[in-house]
Amino acid sequence: MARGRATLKDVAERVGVHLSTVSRVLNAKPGYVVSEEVAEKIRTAARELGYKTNPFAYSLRVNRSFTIGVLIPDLTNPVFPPIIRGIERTLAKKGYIAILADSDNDPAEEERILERLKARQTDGLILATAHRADELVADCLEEGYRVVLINRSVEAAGVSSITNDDHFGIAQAVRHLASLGHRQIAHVAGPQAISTGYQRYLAFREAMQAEGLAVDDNLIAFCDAFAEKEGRRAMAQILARSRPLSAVVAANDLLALGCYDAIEAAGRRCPEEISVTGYNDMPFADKFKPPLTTVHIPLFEMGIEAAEAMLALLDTENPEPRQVRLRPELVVRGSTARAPAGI
Amino acid sequence: MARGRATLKDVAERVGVHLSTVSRVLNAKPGYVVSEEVAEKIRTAARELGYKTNPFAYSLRVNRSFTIGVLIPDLTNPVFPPIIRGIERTLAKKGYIAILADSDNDPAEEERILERLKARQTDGLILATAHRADELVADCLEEGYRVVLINRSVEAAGVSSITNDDHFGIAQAVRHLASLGHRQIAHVAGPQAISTGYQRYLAFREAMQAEGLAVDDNLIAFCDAFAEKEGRRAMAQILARSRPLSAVVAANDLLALGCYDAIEAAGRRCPEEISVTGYNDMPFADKFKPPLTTVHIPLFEMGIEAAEAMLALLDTENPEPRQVRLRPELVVRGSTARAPAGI
DNA sequence: TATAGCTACGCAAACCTTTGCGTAAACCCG
DNA sequence: CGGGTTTACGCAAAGGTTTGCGTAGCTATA
Repeated sequence: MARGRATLKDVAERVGVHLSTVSRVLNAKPGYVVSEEVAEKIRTAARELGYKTNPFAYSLRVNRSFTIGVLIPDLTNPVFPPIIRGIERTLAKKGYIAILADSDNDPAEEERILERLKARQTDGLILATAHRADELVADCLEEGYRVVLINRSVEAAGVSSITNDDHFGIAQAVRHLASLGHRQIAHVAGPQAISTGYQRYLAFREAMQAEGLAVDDNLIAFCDAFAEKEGRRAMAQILARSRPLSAVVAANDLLALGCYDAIEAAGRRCPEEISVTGYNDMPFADKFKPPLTTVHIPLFEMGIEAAEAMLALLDTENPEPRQVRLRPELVVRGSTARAPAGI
Repeated sequence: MARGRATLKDVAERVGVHLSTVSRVLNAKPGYVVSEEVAEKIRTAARELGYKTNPFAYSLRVNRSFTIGVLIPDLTNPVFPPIIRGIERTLAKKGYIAILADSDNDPAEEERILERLKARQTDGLILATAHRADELVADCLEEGYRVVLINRSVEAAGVSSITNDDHFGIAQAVRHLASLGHRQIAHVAGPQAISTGYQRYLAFREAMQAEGLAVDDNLIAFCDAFAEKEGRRAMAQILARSRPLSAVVAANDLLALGCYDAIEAAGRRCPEEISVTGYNDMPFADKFKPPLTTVHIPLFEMGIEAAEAMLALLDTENPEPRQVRLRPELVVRGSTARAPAGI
């Protein structure tokens, strides 16, 4: 509420000057001078009256909201909270705030949310929802919005993005499994319409070859979403094909969790019979049963980077897209073990 | 950006009427009539020009931001994302948006954030950070802000709050343990400055008596925060006292996770030697090692209720505080087992 | 002593909307 | 046909800020 907040006019009247003078004193722009005597009077009056600049009037005047829309595909995925925290913190340092929205992986909802955010005159958009060929992103760019993509990227160039090196990460996972003696390695792939799902799939094939291992398409299944349920379905599908396998690399942690379920449901054991790797190192990954071997990516830092990229975009008139790719790192836990003999 | 958006004036000029007429047509208030002919022309012109009402000017005029501040103590606690999702969804239906802020359990930061939110003229505040005697909350109320508390409540009356029945929930947990033959039950209590921590502690004592069990103060330890680390510390402390015990009820899931660690570090086993219960049924509680027996509370629904309570407050001039207490439910999983014999 | 140049501040427009009030024209009724 | 009511719309203020421009008084220079 804060009804009846003091305005520039109020403090101007109190001091006996014009409100424009008050404005300039309080904003202290170069090129405009006012006697220190008057300035001091104005400052104390402002303090006494508890003057706070009215954000509506200010925004109306400068045509900026100092608000950034943050669009997340699934807030309940523990990967995102650290990212969001990073975003929010660094945005706050510059006087910006984050408006959070969660599309729940629904493209239609996503579009509605974007409409709302645009209607609100957000100064920029941080999107974690991008598809590889995302028209929504293209539209935003075309309309002149500042956009930075996080985690996922789009194929079209010219967008700022903060991602991790999927190829490097997957290669580490595969190498780890190979070094444990695994030769029949399955892949529970993410949605191919999303950059991470696609790149990790490509990376899996490459890494297998690099290790001199054959990739068997029967040991690959694709998921429609990065969700536990899909991971379970895909893993069950692979298991049902009755090919020998001793390990599976899942395209992310949620899928890996689904793999756990499917493996247990099939009466197999992880890691004794089947090793599992995830991706993201989401919070609590170390608490699972078994603790998940996964590829760690610096979530909090990604949030910071995204916010900084956004602030950079906001600063300049003709924004240069900035692409940051962070290095992931394998963290070995209990879901991977030596390949069982005789497989 | 959206530079050069069409304004009321633009569409007025296009049609050849005054902009006030356009405003009334587009807003369609009763008590003001305009011929259907003109109205139709205005509507199509508005559509063609892509008119969207300027939120800054609108807010300035009506002195409302249609923005609700949501303050969370720890975003990385998986309890909150479902709550936030519930809040955001139901707020969106009425044209409100949520500004999310995360205090990271830091009271000073909390104060800073509240300052920022107030400066932004948020129409209301949903707080998940309340302490039992919270001056910040009292201040907000006094300043006329609409406030609804979620999860935690304050001792002072007159605040809207959405909570769960801590006594009922804890009683269920204790009864469950008692029915499994446990008699020496420990309690890893939450911060006593927070309603949930305090009430669950009280509830624990009551429930023990109700089951005819003695409560041994040596089997109780207090945590300074609802964090895994604290849970580990507290549980280790209890274990170090070398009293016989076969179960522990933790004041929330994160603390329970800490108990897991301490139990393992002490070379004991859960649930074979020591049963553990949590509280909240946070996402992935069923994936832990072992799957956590805990008290489920309807997180998503709490978010919805909180948002609805806020919308109700916003509607009326003299807001009647609404207090909702949701019923929790024990969900039994793998972290509780029959008490070992001979203890 | 003019003139130019500062200094220190005021004036008013602009941003865009909502809304109370005013006012023509059209209508109704007796 | 004259008076009053209704219909349909315009006018302008108000909300609070920023900012280009104007200006009165003073000082320094020629």
